[in-house]
Amino acid sequence: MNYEDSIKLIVTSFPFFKNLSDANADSLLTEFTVKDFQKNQFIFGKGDPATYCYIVVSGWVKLFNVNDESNISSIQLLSRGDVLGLDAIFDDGVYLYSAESVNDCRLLAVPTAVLKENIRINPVLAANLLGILSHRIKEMQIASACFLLGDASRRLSCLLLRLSSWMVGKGGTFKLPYGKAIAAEHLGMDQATLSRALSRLDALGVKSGNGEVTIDDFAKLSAHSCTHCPILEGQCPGRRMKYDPDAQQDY
Amino acid sequence: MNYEDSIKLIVTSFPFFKNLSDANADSLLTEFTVKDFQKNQFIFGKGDPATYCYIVVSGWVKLFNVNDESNISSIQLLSRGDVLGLDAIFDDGVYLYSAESVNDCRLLAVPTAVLKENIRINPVLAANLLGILSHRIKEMQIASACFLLGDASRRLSCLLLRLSSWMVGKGGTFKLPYGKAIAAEHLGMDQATLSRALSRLDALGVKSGNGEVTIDDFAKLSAHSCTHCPILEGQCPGRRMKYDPDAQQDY
DNA sequence: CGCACGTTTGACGAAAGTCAAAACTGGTGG
DNA sequence: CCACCAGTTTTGACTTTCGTCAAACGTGCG
Repeated sequence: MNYEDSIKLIVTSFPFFKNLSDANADSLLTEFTVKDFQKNQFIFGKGDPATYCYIVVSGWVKLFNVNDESNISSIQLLSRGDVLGLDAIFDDGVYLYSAESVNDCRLLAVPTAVLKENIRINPVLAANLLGILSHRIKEMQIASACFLLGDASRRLSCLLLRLSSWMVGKGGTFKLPYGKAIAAEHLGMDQATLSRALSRLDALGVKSGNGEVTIDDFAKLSAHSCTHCPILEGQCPGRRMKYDPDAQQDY
Repeated sequence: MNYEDSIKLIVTSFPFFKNLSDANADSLLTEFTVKDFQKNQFIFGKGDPATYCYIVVSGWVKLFNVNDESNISSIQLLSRGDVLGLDAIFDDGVYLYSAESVNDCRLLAVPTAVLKENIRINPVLAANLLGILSHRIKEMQIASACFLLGDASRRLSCLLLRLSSWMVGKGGTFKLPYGKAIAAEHLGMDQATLSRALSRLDALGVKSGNGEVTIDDFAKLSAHSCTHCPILEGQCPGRRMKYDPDAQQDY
């Protein structure tokens, strides 16, 4: 299998290509190009003309904004399958935020002109993009709910649960995909505050070290934060509360 | 002019109907129904099946979420031309938040089944919905930037500037479209905190009373909050800073 | 007049930001 | 193998802000 085919195999499983015919996917892919970035590399800047949007194939990308005092506010952290710059293609056609690689990562560059043209003639693609934007809105609602969770340890707990949402079983250890400084920035809190919050979570069975985090009991941690979260059950991947009202609750 | 025509005249200027042919708009409108709500009336609840989405014709609607401890977190306050429940029509088809009227208001109920069918066959409508969702994402980015503005007086200042974005001239007086309790909820702060923040803004030429707010100098207030905001210039309607670098800055 | 509602004020404590120093990490080269 | 370095993380002392509770104030209305 050649390089192009292996890329195709990966990306066609993304929401972007959902329900597209093979011929459609192929003809789109000929217009897209693969771009590799190293750690902490500039991808695009706020205000630049949005000639491309990107689909993350691997690695992590940070979307952020900078104000007059060069304070950074994090918009989103993206990984495999996520799309960046899609919202910029409407109206003005400039990026509303800056993007930078967090790790070494690989992106698929999609020319916005091609995209705009294809929306017109391909209702399946248009439906996919609607789905992607609506999913993005849900994520933002989750993020803003996380912001309002009260104290820092709850916000951190919420992030850890979402980062480990792919894990099965009672508990486990996983690697933080980015440094604590970026995590703190993403949670809108000081790095020192995050550090203190993390040590407070020790009492709830959360240990950390070496860029890894161990959670003894997802459900227990979930009870700490998700109880205070207003997001509808089943809508947040991080939530790990027991649903069964007859079940024994040990805590 | 009859009742239906007057409704049509209003709503066809909304983004939802942008670029639609007259015939298209007419055929859609026959499927939509006008619903009137009184103050503080229930519109739909989180988790309900999303059979309709709504377009606000007049008045204000509050989208919100409630957690286990019945704390309310505000998602959005909508007015004329805004669409609610649109993001619910993808995936599961349940509302992800609850909706309630803030004032007496009039909504246009759009059956989601009709909408889904028309997206398929009408690329102009699909493009309009993409634009609406992308606009919603921008608003959420502004809202979250507002949250991170530091202290409460800046957050309040940001809200006041956005509420008065339609006003021209150096300053002016406008009516708050909702009570201060709802404004505080929307800003994610305590009502008492809002009250104190408002009195601190007195020093910047902001007076309030009788549900009205007077801002002496939009640019001065803007300098207080927007300087710390990372949103791209021209993307936030509330921002009223002077752009001209040669201009005299009095403050 | 008194009642309900929305708003303001005061006193207090808890939480988080700030600044700065100390501790830890991994990688490099002697 | 160890010393050194830069980058990251933790800790400590201090200040500010905000939430909380509760009481007082004001306004409109029956």
